[in-house]
Amino acid sequence: MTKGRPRKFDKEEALETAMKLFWQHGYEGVSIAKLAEAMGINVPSLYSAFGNKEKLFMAAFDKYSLLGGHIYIDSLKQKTAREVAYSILKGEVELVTNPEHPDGCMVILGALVTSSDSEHIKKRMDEMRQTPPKWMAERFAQAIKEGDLSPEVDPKSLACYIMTLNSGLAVQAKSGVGKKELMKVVDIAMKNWPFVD
Amino acid sequence: MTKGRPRKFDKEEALETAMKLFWQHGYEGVSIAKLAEAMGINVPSLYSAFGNKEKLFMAAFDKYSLLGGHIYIDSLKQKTAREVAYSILKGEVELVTNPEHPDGCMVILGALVTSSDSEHIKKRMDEMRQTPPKWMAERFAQAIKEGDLSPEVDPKSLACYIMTLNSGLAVQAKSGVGKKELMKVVDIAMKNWPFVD
DNA sequence: GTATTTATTTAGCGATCACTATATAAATAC
DNA sequence: GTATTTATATAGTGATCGCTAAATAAATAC
Repeated sequence: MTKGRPRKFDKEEALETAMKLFWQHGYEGVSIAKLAEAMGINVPSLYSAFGNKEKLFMAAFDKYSLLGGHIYIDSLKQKTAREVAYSILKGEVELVTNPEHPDGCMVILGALVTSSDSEHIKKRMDEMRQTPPKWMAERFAQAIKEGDLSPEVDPKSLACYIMTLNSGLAVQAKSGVGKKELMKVVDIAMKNWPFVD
Repeated sequence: MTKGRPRKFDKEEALETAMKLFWQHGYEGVSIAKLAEAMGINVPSLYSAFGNKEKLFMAAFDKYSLLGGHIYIDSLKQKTAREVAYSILKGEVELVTNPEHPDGCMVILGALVTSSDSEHIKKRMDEMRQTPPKWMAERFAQAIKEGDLSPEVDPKSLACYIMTLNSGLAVQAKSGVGKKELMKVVDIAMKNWPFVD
């Protein structure tokens, strides 16, 4: 064991709790006091382990992004653009309606609307949201080369379209719309996937 | 003039200011002090004119819903389901990227993610968001009767799909995506509108 | 054993939260 | 004029915000 008094609590477990609270209430919607209580520790222990509220949020977000990122990493391996899109949308529905987590999506809802004090965090999240569309645009460009996507399609716009649907699915789930209905939405979106020449 | 000292400020003008602040920062993201300062009045005047923060928010929301509601009222008059959908999506893009207002959509972003203290407001907004899909579902059912929409389509699901796109467009605009890109998203969504028999 | 290091606890910092008590100012009613 | 009514301005309520100083507890190093 390392020098000094050992930590009483499991840091990853505590971080998981913080992640879920930020996921549900957003960065500004949960206080340090509430976080510490839910994590089963007192406030100074929270600060000594995680620095401050912003760093705790970012650490929780890193944990979240392992979940959220897998949707894209797995889906982009699909053989055709159509299968990629369907896999992403289906994965998003499963994520945003999974009863083991809060409804919605942390990267979309965690700091979308904030007070002036937290615009810094909002901008960080805005930037994070730009990565998946970039990945998708690259994948769709490849699909055009491989012939399973019409060359008339702009890969960037198609990626933005999928991201728009994903964002909408997160909002709908947060509003209380269930998995069944959202899967029907995905079915409609995929009906006559119109981009194969 | 009525009895008593007359109000120094224009109530509708002050409400317009409050609406924009709530629109940009959400219910919990702006304080009474900030609101009063921006409205050019002091705090007790705000309370005597509007009651409390929740009532002020709801009054601001009523003002907003005149803007947001017109999109649907106007669009539902279009002749075919396809034109209705296009008009709604185009109207949403214009609303959420209008430089005269904050980015995004107040009914979607105003209280989507809140602390436990404001779950009451969140639920009220969740309910408000259910009205447009109901209108759309009725209109799409009518379109099926009139023959410009396939009878295989579930009007409710199609309405939920359009609402999902609308929500996504609001999130994208709030994230900094511009009008041009969002109009391309709408174009993709409308490409080969797949629901005419 | 003592010294050092780190985590915990209690208690409290100044700032801001939504909201209001009190006094004063400005209008009408008579 | 006086009485009444309503809006204003000043100041301040208790509660909570993010965060921390100080003391104590529990481990290792030697």
